[in-house]
Amino acid sequence: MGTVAAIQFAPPARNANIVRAQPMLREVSRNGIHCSDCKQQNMCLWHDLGAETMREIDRLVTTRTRCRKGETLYRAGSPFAMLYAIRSGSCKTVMPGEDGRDQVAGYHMPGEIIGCDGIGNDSHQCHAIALEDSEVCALSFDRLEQLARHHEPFQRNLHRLLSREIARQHSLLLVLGTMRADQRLSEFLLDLSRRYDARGYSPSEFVLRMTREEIGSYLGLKLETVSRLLSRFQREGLIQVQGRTVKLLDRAAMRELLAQAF
Amino acid sequence: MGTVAAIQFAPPARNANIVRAQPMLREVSRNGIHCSDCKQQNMCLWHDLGAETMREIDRLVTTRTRCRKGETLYRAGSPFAMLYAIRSGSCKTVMPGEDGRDQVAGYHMPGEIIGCDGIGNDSHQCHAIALEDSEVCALSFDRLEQLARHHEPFQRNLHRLLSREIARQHSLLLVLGTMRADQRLSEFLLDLSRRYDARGYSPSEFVLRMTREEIGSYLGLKLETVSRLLSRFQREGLIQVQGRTVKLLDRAAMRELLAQAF
DNA sequence: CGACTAGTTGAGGCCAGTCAATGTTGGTGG
DNA sequence: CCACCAACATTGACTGGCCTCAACTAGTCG
Repeated sequence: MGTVAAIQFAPPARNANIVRAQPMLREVSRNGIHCSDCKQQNMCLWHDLGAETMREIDRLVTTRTRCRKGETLYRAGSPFAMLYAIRSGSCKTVMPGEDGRDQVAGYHMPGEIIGCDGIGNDSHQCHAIALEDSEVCALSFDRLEQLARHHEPFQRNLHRLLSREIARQHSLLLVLGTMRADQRLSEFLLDLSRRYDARGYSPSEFVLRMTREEIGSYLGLKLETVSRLLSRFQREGLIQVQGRTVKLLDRAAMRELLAQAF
Repeated sequence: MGTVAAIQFAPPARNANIVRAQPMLREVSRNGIHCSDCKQQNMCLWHDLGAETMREIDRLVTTRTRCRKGETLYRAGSPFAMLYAIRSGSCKTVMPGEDGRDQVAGYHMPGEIIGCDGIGNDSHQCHAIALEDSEVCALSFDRLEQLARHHEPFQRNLHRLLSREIARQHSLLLVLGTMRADQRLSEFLLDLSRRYDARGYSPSEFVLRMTREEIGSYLGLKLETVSRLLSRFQREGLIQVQGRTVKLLDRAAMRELLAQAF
């Protein structure tokens, strides 16, 4: 991760989520997310680039906007021109279906880059909506392409970004296509845990930024089912829930749950 | 679509599927798939490129292989180096889950390009397996990237290809996350219909290249459910099934089915 | 012809959805 | 500060769609 201010992701805000107990171990993450942590994620667009390139990237960031909870970053159907890097906060992407059959397609955290689905038809396919007050950097895709033509490692990073989005969705398809409700929810919580962990937050205790209904939409379940399962997980000692605060008490058992046959 | 032999896709084989009744109308498609037909598809990697570029692309196609039904094109975990353009035949991609929880992630027809999920981690995430005897062109991804650096329109096409794969999966997620079994199957058949249509085959009568179990895997259903629904659709006059041959008798009604609330 | 795979159909069970009542939380204004 | 409201969440009773298990049929290939 470079040192150019525009690209650094905001350090975890004190109140934004539950910060890991031992801050010493994670001090490096405070200045910007450690790229070595995020092999599975999309944040490595700037991975392994020289300082000169980073300066060029700096110029790419045309606008850095704040957006309030509930605000729309972009809408399905709106013309595509930018990718958006989340600097702080979080957002959801929502795939609109006919007659209100909408579905949450993803939850996105600082360091992740969204909007890739719009390249194909020059218009966005999803809505992107902030789940909390957030900061977002808009990156001109034309200029990203221009940079990619001149800078081979960056080109590779850009392709990785797109490819990992494909891979992420493959995994999600597997979840929706083959797992029971409890397995889906367990997978979801473990996924959040990993991603918070990679950002220097506690992997075992965090605040859900979305409603039960939104979780359900993402997992192909109804909100009542999500609620019931959270209660059941608590009864079984797997987690502890208090509103949107979740503590994962037995991640090993949660992982075991996933291994069960259908 | 250019005229370079290596890139031309094979004309519909007489016995491969049911050819449209009026061949005259579709004669253009015989020499290579018409790019204007395939806005929704991934086959436009060569769209709108000059003859010179096409010659360069010709050199990219390092191997053109035949592969027999059931043969593996690439395996999950195997090192990534190539994208594969299907020239004739068809194949499935299979996402392997823990303990045999595999799922079909996609069915792929002539003109489509697969393997994009491997870029992100330099290793394939899925298996690709031929559903029938097929011809496949392997494209060195390094050289595609090289070409993309020198040729802006091609770069854009490459990015579109990747983005459309993301968009395709978004749609599939919507299907798996929000639709009933009958709606999923109807959507599946209509999707095949559209894609056969774009290739100059009949949109209303075609041969399924996959088993009921594979259809079920793709749609998150069990093979018995698929079988029962095909029977029901036939009873209701929506389709006519005979083994793997399907006739869509009332596509309007099938589309209406999708509009129903959950 | 037998072995095997693919497909169909039926009976019954269970998981998750539906409907409905109630509880909790957080923001707003008096 | 509290009352109020709306949005969010929990829980229960019931329903139904899809899965499971199982028997049987139809092709296919050696």
